[in-house]
Amino acid sequence: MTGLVAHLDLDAFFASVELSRRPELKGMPVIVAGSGPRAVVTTASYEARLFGIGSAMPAARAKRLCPEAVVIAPNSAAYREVSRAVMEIIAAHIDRFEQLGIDEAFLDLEGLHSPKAAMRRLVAEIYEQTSMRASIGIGPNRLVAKVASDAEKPNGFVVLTAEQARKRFADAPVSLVPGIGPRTNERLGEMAITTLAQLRAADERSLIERFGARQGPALIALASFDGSAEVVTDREAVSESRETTFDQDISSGDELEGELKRLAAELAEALQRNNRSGRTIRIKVRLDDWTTVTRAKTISALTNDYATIIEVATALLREYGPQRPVRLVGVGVTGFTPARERDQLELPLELPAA
DNA sequence: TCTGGGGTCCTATTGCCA
DNA sequence: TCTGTGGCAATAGGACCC
Repeated sequence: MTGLVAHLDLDAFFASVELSRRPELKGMPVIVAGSGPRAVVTTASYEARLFGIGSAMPAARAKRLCPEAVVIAPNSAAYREVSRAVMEIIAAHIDRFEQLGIDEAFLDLEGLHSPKAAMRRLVAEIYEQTSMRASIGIGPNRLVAKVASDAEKPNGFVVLTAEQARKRFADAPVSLVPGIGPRTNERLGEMAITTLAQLRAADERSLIERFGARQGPALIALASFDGSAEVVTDREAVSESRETTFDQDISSGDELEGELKRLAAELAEALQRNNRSGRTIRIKVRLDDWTTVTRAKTISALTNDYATIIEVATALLREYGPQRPVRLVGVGVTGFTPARERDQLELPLELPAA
């Protein structure tokens, strides 16, 4: 039952790709961010992080913290290309791995003769071939591996047992572990639980009372670095969507529907290109006060057709009828593989009779 | 000082149906 | 026929991740 998992994380990925394309920027604070008034930082180079700049920070604030920072607009095609190259290198070394997002992966190290040496070789080859630095964490499960890869980045290489992780991060804030975000952090704080050691020792009944029968015990498991070692290969997407935040909030219904059309066209095109279709069409509207509303409708047949998507999406938007200025509108399709059909697909293939 | 875009997963609620 | 119950699908919201 005991597994061995590595988590590989590319360091400051977007910024690193930009630096590899423009070596003259090496050593300078670089941030990758859009240009609009509401743009946020997607990645900051480590030089920029010294100024207190981090991901998800409004770009305007980042510029104020470090006026001399070089701001580069995101170039997602380039990031996808480098990501693909890195994943190919991983695939050449490791049979079973699971890509998460664009810049990280879990690797199943079970049964490897010399897992640490194998990971050293892997990061060396990734650097040689793509000039991307990667941080590696190795542990008995995904949780330990993930926290370990984060512990000494950039260019980190950390191997921990669950017990070592518990000791090392005993006094760390609960938000260190993935799965405890700002909201849970705050609610735990209200119970005077701020460190992982405190969370691990917390009274389970109080946590259940506060967080429910599932999440309560799950929080203690997180703080105990207790988790799954399963690496899921061949993950299939379950939804695809497009959304925009307006530079200025919009009140006109016509303008809103115009943007919805543009997004739906882009979405339909992408769905068709990826050969995906779904039964549930969903819209998302964020108002000026940041309340977010979603509306969805499930239709009888799978679709990736523009006319169908925009018809349903427009009807949902009109039905909702936002009563305040709108800052974001989005449209998505989910339900790619209905349970019934998936069950059928999972049946063993029947070979034609010989 | 206000908070992007693209996702995944979980939970609660509701309505339908056997 | 009435009432209860359990399962399931659809829906809405929200937390979280990179």
